[in-house]
Amino acid sequence: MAETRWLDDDEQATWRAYLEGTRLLIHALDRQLETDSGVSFADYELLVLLSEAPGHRLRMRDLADASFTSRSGVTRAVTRLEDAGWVRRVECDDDRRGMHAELTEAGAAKLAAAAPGHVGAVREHMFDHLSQAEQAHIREAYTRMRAHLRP
Amino acid sequence: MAETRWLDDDEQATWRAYLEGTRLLIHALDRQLETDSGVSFADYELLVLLSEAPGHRLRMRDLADASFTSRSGVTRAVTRLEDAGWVRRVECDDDRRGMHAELTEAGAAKLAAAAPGHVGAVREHMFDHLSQAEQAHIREAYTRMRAHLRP
DNA sequence: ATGACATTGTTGCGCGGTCAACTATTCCCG
DNA sequence: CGGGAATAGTTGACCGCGCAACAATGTCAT
Repeated sequence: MAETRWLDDDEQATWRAYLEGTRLLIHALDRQLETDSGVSFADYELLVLLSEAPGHRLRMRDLADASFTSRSGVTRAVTRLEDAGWVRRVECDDDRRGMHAELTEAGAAKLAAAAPGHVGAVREHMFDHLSQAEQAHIREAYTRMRAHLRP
Repeated sequence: MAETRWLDDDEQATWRAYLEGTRLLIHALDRQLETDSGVSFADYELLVLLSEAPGHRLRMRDLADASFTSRSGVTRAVTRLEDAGWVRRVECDDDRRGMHAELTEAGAAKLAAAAPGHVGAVREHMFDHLSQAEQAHIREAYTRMRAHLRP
């Protein structure tokens, strides 16, 4: 068993700042969306994914993959969004097992109403604190990490 | 109402890479700890906080603040860790409302056993993909973000 | 064509988390 | 001092999520 290479002070500081900053950031974004628009961050992201998909619809499995959550999670989330009137289920005609989640007009309107506040919060809490160089480094580093973790 | 400044392409890419990379990273760390040591990432972090505290003990509220979770969450987590034998509750002598959570010897041993694998995973999934410059930029940026979000 | 195997979406179950309410205690100011 | 306000920790109700099991459907080699 190889000797453990512990984190040095700089690495420790990086790790803590990143973890804690991220936790605070996500929490702040969640609260902003919840109080200003009555949507959770998770649900908001599902609406975004649907809005970007061709035909404003996505297979359940694709929605699960794209949102980095489990299929059961998507099933329940879509049920929730369906009850809210923002999404409807549409049967898949080329695969009788399949289901599409499709953004409704109300869902699109909800998203349009919520987006400015959300983007404002993302700027206020993140991008306003990043120099161009920092942003570029973060983009490149996390793109690499993401590729490593999901090849 | 001011015009919304939407994210440009680079900002979009940064935001997505960061969010998705972070999700994958946390998930990977959680799985590593769970399968190799039978501890969740959240519980592991509580043990770390206690191990770093003077006397290996912390007031419940301080533990809640330091772990960025709610007090009820800490109450339940400590109960869980207590049942596992890794933590014990100790009454506070200068504040009869107060409670300390204190790391037991078994808890310290558990932590010592789990730490190398965890640090290895943090290196493998994060620091191994970061240049010195990137690490420094991330440290500075997130330190600033954290300070802004929790003054 | 057919039978083994894979995939899709849903569900029951349990876990872990927050919020609000509660009790006990401490703080603070008149 | 005394009494209202703040604080500490716990608990109950509830919610969202993942895992494993499931039925339904699709895929593919033979």
